[in-house]
Amino acid sequence: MPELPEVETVMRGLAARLEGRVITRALVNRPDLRWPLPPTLAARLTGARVLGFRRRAKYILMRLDGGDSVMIHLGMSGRMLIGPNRPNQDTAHEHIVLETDEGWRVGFVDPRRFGSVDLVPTAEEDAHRLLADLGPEPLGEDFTVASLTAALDGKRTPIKSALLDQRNVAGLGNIYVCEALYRAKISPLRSSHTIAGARARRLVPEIKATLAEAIAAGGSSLRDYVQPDGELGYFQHAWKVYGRENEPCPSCPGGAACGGIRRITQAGRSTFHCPSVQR
DNA sequence: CAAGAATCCTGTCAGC
DNA sequence: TGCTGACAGGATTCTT
Repeated sequence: MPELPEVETVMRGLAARLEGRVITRALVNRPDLRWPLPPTLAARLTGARVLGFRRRAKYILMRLDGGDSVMIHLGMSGRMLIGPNRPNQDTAHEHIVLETDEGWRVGFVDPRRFGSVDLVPTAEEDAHRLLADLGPEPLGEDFTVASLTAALDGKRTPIKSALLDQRNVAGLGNIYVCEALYRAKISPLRSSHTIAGARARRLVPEIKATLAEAIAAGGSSLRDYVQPDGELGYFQHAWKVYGRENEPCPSCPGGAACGGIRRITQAGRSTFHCPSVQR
């Protein structure tokens, strides 16, 4: 379930427990996830000290001493389990396990295996093929009305699809695109190039606010970002439209005026929207 | 080049 | 209950 806010929260949780620690043991339980895992991964992790973390789009970068970074993507079903160092009850999909010098254990669980893990020289993180073509960070100062307008210039693809394209803006997923478009009162069907102007001036702040609020909710709803069962970084959200097909639109008084929230399919993904509010 | 479809994989849930 | 099909928060690769 990870989009940018979840990835950010997971990263902060990992940082709280791993930063400055030495990885005393590393298990890599299969040769591949989405792509082959580096054959040297377990050896490279074992004995390494964790220097720090950062996030780029939905990727977590864990910096090790010795000059390498571990690049982690959670895919659709990736999760991190963190807890005292004892065996996990459900190990069927626990593909990677780390143990630290403080006696903690971190497991990467990913049933669908759409996630990925790779090694990259720290100095060349952003040149990695998976990062090289990413657009600006939506919460960064590089993501502006001007940058979004330029990215969408001349594009006739629906704005919903354009916002999911990581080259235009990096880190948005299906949920937050639906929510941000709703908050900005923009139809997901609208042609991208028509977003320029007033609509872009509404959309950019709503994207930033939607993400920032979700990150804040994640940080505040979890102690140390770890739930009692060891699950790291996920939290309940109050979506206004996502997953609310046929429910009343919160912005339409009485709900009856617009007939409720609709679900449509765009480029194979579900879009939730209110046709009355979003134009 | 742009846009949509197919694809990787497993789990869950609704409906019969 | 058991079966079936739809669907899932991603992103690359393949077609058109």
